Amino acid sequence: MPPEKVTIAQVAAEAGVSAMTVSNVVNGRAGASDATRQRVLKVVERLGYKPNASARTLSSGRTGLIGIIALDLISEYAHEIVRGIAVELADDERELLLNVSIDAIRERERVDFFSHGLVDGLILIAPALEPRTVEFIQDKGLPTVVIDPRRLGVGLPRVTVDNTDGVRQATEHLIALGHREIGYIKGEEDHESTEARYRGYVDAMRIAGLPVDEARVSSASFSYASGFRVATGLLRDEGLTAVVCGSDLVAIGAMDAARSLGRAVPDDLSIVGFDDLPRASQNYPALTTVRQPLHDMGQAGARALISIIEGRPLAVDRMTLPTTLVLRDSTAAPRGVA
Amino acid sequence: MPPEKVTIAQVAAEAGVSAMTVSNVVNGRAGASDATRQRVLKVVERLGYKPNASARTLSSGRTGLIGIIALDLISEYAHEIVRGIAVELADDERELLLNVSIDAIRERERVDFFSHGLVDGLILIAPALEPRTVEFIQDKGLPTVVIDPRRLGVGLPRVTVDNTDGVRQATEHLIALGHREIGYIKGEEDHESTEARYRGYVDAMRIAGLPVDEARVSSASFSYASGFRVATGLLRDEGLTAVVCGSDLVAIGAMDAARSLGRAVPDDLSIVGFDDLPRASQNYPALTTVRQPLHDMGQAGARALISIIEGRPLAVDRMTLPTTLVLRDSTAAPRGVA
DNA sequence: CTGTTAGCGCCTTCAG
DNA sequence: CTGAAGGCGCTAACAG
Repeated sequence: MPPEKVTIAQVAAEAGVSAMTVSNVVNGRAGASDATRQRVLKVVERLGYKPNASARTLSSGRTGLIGIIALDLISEYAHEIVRGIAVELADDERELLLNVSIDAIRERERVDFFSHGLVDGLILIAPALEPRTVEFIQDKGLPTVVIDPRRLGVGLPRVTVDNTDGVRQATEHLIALGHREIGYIKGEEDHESTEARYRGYVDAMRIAGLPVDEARVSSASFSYASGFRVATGLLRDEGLTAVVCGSDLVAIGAMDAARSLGRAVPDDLSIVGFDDLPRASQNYPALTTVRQPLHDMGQAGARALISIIEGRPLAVDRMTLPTTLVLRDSTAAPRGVA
Repeated sequence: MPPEKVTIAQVAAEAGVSAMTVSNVVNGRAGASDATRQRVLKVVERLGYKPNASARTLSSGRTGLIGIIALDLISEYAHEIVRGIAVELADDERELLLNVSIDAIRERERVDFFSHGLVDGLILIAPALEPRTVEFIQDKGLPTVVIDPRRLGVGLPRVTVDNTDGVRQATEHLIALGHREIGYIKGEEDHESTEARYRGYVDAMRIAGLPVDEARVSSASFSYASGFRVATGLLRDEGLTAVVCGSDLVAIGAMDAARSLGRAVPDDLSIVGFDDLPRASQNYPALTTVRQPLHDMGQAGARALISIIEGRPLAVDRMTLPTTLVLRDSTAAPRGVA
């Protein structure tokens, strides 16, 4: 069977109406009597007519599509955010498109790709956002919302979370358990959130009157392997009874490092993560961590984007969502403390 | 700055040539002197001209886009396959689009979405492929390749792996270690691969002259939680010294179940998975598992799809890739055996 | 409530 | 090697 292409003209001819009427019916607009509507719909059904996406876009100027770009597209982190976006956009008759690229770096190209009539708007998840890219988006006038950007202060509407407060809660939890010798493993250096989280640690230590010892602070990337490596170094300090980590993957890596050094978690060492990925609760032992409301972040971003696309001004263009500490099994009182 | 739209006409005017010439230059076709080419390219650069995707598609009939649909879009499993696809398509000047949907079920709708001029071809990852969907694709004449479909025997080119052989290797490995009391946890029932894998277990047991005891065979879905639950039941049988699982997530769930029942892995119980997701090697203890060549599966599928799109007939339309056993730390000789 | 006219931006003819 | 005319399929805008 040859690829059947059903055009609006065919439907119009069969139904004995004009193409315009078919268009109105198909798009659920006013302007068609019930009788006509029924007749048209019947023909549409019989012929299996669906409007051609390109033609529709070309003439209407809107695509009904939202593009999503994420650095590590298919991480659990991005996954949860994307689900939030999808939920919010579901009733808006919009479809989502993720752009996939082997090369995680070329953010600019990926924005470019989406910007030539493919989508009505863009959501960037944890983007690097070099100034040129921001400028490009602004010049194009492409509706865009940014979720958890590496740099703050970019001139685009953004959604972030209260990183500092989350880590402060985590650190205070350890202090309340009786820990005094608490280390910290930062996430990727080139991230504003990394600094914000670290500030939470410093704040909590200061408030408790505990010293912040630079020798007990290290930097990792956001990966398991990096967490393992960095923790292996940090744990040469046998006085440490707890470590706060800048991400769950780092925490899980650190946990395995501790184990390989013969230190049991949480008995010999308490560990806290950040993110609350699905893996955190499935880990052994289940990870105490700071939850980012990933789903809500996606929803908030999507809602803002729709507003922009529809020309409604944004009440606030900098949304900060709260973080919460989730207690599980990777933290306990240090040895010798009830 | 207002959204600047640069059309081919503007470029043509600025460069003092016809739109046709600009089109030829931009698309790298013959038919433009070097001088003209240079002049045009300079204007293109200065004005930041990029052809409008819809207009181009409407007139040329091709989009340069490949659509990907996966049931659980953002699993590690799909991730690896997608990366393979991306690698293969990179030099073909094609972009990938993933369709995202909150509702994992509506495969048909998602195919529909892509089929109206949005993409040149489709890759389905682990699709359910109900007959209607296959029929629709065939009627449309939409180039499509299927990777690891739930049902075999669909009339579309497909890529699968040798499931039976993988599990046979895994089971033989356990037998070689000295295990005799080996249980099996299947993956999702509604999957041909689930049965194929189970056959590998049965084959290996039979070859070794060991009985297959139905009471030692259970079914889970492909998730961690399901693996945990099912294993908890299966392990009431204290005679079991090893369990083969139909997927890595199930194996990881089973491992935690064993631990919560006070059985150490691998000392009291050996566990083998299937997939070799990134998590398998990061797990504690690292998971012995059967590797699916996910990356190669993606590449093979993409290569086949390009052939179809370009009108070259496929040499084979049923590709089966090999699986290999990866030995790690979750398997060991049973207690009492050197 | 329905039909007509025009054009979205590009590419495929066919001439020159 | 370059230009001019036409149309891809649909929808705005205006008639009737």
